[in-house]
Amino acid sequence: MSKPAKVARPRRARGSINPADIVSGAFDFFRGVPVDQWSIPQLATHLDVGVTSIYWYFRTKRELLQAMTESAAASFDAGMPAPHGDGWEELLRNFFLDVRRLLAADDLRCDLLIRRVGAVEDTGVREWPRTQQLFAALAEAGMPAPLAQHAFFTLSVYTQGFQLVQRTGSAPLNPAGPGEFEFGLNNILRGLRPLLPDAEDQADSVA
Amino acid sequence: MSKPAKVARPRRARGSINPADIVSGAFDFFRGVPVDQWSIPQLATHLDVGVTSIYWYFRTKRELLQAMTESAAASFDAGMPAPHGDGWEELLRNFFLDVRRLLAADDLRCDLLIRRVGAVEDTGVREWPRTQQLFAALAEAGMPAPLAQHAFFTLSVYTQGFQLVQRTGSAPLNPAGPGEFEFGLNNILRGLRPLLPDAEDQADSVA
DNA sequence: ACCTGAACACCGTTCAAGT
DNA sequence: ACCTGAACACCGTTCAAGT
Repeated sequence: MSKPAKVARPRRARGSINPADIVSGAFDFFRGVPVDQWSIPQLATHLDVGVTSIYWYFRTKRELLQAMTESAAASFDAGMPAPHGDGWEELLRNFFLDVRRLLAADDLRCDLLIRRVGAVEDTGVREWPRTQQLFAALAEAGMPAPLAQHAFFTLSVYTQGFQLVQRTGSAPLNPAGPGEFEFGLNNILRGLRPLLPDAEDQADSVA
Repeated sequence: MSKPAKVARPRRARGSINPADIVSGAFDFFRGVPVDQWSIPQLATHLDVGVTSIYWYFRTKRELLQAMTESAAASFDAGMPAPHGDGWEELLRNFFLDVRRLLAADDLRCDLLIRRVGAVEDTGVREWPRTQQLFAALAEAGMPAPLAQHAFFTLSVYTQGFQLVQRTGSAPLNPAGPGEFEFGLNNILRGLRPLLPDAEDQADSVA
């Protein structure tokens, strides 16, 4: 007993590990750990597989991070409810309250989707599946398509920025109090009102 | 000549390297390189110093990144002009057009200040030196202090979010066309108008 | 006090081989 | 076809020593 025996881990059966297991194990193991400390050998130990098995499915660390980002996007999309609310304003408010709730619920998801840790330039524009439905509902509520696109872009930029600031603590003022997100959301919606076609009585307040 | 002579680099004089040189050399050398490829030994070679010399001034890689972030913040602050414009609306518009211009001008600065590559949680809230002057000017223009704080927070979140999306390409729609930033900026300002004390004729349009 | 190369533990990735 | 430990080049950091 003077030398602890170095027991070789028994060899795993073929098919006992797969990309989905590796990605989900990575979420589990890397959660809360700064991205520069994510280690493939340590992940392999956590998963109880040889390092090389991970490299069989993901040829580089970057490929694994890419798969994690796609997984985070899929779970984000799965969590997004269909557009709901009466009129363009409620539709947009509810949509981005949902977006924010999903981003706030998971820091790791936020890091992968918003801060894009471990990837720039290559993933590019990502589609939000619920977007088509939202635009259809907005059109039905009387919002012209170009305005809907501007509004959507502005609100998504605001929401992502808010979550980023909350995540990194890089706010230029004291941290946002409760209701701060809603203030900005409502303010953007208020700014959109005079741009709607049926807002004639407020048209003169537009610069 | 069958064996290329490994000429030892001549020893540098004391005081020939300092933290400022290291940080500025790091900006030079790391620009355009993904953060996960930043290497201290390679930086040392670039600076023509021994690796250990860098570690004399920065005890860890993190400390060097922290110093780079502070340097980026200082150059950001130095580039920010004093608040300018007539009335609260122009003051805010000009301020955040300036912020955006400075962030857009330098991807590395944007990564350090907005995406916070290589640091979370520890740096915390950063002050923007021009902010005090802006708030003074807004007060003089008749904007109540609490409203000014909300407006500032909303606009800074929007501006950072816009720049982040531009940087990472994670926009949920086609990339923003020219004037897209201004649309959102003007929209937020438009939404603020009815909240000003002298906006009685529009008060009923506030929810 | 500051500068240095060699050394150490570890990481990403590949090799060469098991089954 | 998939799983494996050992090996390789490199990284962050420290050691022990020069001046």
